[in-house]
Amino acid sequence: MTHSQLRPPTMADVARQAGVSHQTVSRVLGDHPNVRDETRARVLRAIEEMGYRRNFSARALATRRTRTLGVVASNTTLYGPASTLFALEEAARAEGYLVSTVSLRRLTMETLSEALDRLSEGGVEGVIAIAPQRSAVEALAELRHPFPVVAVGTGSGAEVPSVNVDQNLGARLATGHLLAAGHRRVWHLAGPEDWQEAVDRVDGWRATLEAADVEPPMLLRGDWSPLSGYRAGQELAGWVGRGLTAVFVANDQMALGVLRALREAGVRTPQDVAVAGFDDIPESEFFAPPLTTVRQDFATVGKRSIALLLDLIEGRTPSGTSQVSIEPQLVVRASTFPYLPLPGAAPG
Amino acid sequence: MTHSQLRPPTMADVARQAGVSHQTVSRVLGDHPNVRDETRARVLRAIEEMGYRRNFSARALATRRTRTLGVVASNTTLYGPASTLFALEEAARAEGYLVSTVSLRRLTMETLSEALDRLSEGGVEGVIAIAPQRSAVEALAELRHPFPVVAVGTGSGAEVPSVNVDQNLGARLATGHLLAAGHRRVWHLAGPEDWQEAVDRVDGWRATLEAADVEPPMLLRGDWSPLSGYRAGQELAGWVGRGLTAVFVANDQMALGVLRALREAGVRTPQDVAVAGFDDIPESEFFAPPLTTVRQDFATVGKRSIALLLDLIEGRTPSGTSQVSIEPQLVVRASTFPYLPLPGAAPG
DNA sequence: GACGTCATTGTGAGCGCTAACAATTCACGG
DNA sequence: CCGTGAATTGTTAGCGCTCACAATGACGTC
Repeated sequence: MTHSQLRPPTMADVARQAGVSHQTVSRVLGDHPNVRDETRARVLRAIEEMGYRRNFSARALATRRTRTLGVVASNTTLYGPASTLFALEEAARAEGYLVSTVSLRRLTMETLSEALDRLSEGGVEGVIAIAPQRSAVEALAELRHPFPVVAVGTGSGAEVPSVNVDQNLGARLATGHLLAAGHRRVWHLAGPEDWQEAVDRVDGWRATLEAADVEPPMLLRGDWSPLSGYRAGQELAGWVGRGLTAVFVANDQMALGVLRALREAGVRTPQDVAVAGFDDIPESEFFAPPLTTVRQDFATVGKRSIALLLDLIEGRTPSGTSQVSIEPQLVVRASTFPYLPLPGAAPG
Repeated sequence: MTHSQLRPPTMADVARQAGVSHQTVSRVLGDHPNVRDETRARVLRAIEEMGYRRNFSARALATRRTRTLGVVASNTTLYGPASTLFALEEAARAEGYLVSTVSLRRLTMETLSEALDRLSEGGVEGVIAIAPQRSAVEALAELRHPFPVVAVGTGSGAEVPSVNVDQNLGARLATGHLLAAGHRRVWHLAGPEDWQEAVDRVDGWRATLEAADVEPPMLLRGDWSPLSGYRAGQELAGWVGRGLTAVFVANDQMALGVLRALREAGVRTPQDVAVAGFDDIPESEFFAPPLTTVRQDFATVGKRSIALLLDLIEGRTPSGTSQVSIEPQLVVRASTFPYLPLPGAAPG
């Protein structure tokens, strides 16, 4: 056992043991310059001996700072949110902040409000809300909170400071790539209407087609899951031979379902139908066939979000004005091109 | 703007406004029974009007409780850790606790120690360490910390209280399933030696073969990534026709790589070689072919871990003794069986 | 040798809350 | 009409830290 049941030592205890005042102990801990080396050493020894650790709550009360940020997220087992969460925590840690997370199953006005309350009671100095559902954005703007909030994935229209990957651009990259490869039309399997990212991807897809003077074909909807992609894929298979040669799917998981459905229907990818996805999850390179997709730089999203939130906390930036946009990147693989095997190599 | 720059109101401010003492305000907030209804209403109105929120630090200082738990994890973008994290946070929230997470890139004695220090300075009352690497377990046992720690995924041998899915059983289920399907031998692509889960899965695989009087074939190693599975799959393809008909792969991501390599080598799954995985990631049902795998119940892992940690914090359980084990479950799909399409359905 | 200056250390007053106890009020029976 | 106990409210003392300021001592200067 390494933790004892006794009341932990206080700064005053350490001070007594070292023969100094509590304030000197505080100075040593705070790296204050004006402490004699000999004194500092004595204090450090006492700290070590007694296993002293500064009390977080007392410190926070006196300084009025908790150095803790909150994050509200949903669907955190998916690659995108999980990656964003990771990047946020890492960026916050680099700035000396701790992160408290609330992971919601569903993001609604009510759950969001509860989450913010909870984080507020937890003493956070600011919150990042990963809120891709459009309903959540409005909630954010209306809700009262005693700290700044930065939204991620809400799209850039809001009155709330936000950080976003340019989804429209991503969709244009994918759609444009398919057109450039010689496909006359590109179909689209979209995400739920309620998601801003889904809307932006539809817009980018449609804009690209219209710019090329192509009439957008029927729009299909899924719910991001592989199963919904599978179902849509079954429908798409029915259009092969009737003008369907290319599909832009709004995320990689649905694209996986589409690939399976096409395969089962005897449709070859990419020879009969080319498929592109969105997200570049780690698995997509190994799909059958490897998937062309759009990569989002979640690490940058995390860093920029934390930077913006800290600016807001320190009062360096007027809130409401700041919108950060990040460029995605097209990753071309076999699902839209003749087959390319990986360079072979001996097993590690 | 919903947050003001002014110093937020204190309990005393509210008390003054409501014409009561600060203690009465505290009673109202704490749902103390002995407050007259009329008084309570007056206080609540004042709270509402002033937008008052209890100060977390002051409360924590006075009660000596932060109601915050810490979690240390690594590889949090993978399905397993992400799911565990989600379950942990949800379970903690249900108990009225907030969760502070530290996500490490690599889990070593040093990074783990830093993470615990950080959480300690953050005032957590206890920590869950998702520490599947064996090196981390030793570190945990040695490190000093002023709060209880529960390990997850370390295997049940340790002196640290821990919660684990029975990996050995999972491996026996998968291997046994392949033997029962008529395969004479089952090969194994293992995870890194440094991971306890990888070790347990190897042991379960080997034990099953030996119990059936089969000599275990050569063991292959990967690093959990699809790419390492791909490389191993290329090697495995060379053994087709020389006794290889079934492979148990230590996780689904590597299995995905194996499937691709076999496909590229012209080896059919499951007709020529059956493949089983481990984890049941959401994608695995849509692999080519859909993957037989072992499902771990992360939600239960989360709940049991939090319950154990809270027991330790409240002093209800002697630490060091508690080992919780959770049973995994075999999920049979087409990769080890004749092809089974999903029931078709109209797109949603 | 008195005095100013700087480095070093100590003192006292909160930070905003809860817990323990004290005080007051009220209802009701004798 | 007073005593008694329960219900209700107030008072006081910390929780363990940091901040502002005061005090001390060493050192150099004129």
